[in-house]
Amino acid sequence: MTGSRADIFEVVYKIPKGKVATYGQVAALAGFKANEARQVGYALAALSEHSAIPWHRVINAKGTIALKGGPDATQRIRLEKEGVKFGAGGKIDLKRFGWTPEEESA
DNA sequence: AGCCTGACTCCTA
DNA sequence: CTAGGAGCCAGGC
Repeated sequence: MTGSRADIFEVVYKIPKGKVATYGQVAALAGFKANEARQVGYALAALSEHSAIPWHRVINAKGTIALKGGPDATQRIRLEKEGVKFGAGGKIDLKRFGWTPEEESA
């Protein structure tokens, strides 16, 4: 974790299916300090649609989808397909779907 | 080469 | 609940 975009992608790539992580969580794991989430958002925004990165598993600190794509947001659709449920207001229950790096920290 | 924009988060009022 | 400000990087024109 040198604190570069590449690290962000690796962390995101490690997020297991059916789970989600917040920008701040990913940023922290990637080795970021301040302005954490910003760079994560920019990095993901800059990656290609064909990327192997499960960027849709990355959401904001409020537990809601970051990208605004409307009711047909690709991010939300993909998450629902993976088993992630959205509550009222499109909020995800981080208590249930929040990714815990500890189980992957092996 | 420079300027503008954008998928965040936190704090305070 | 909403509104505003600070702090960072990369891509597109």
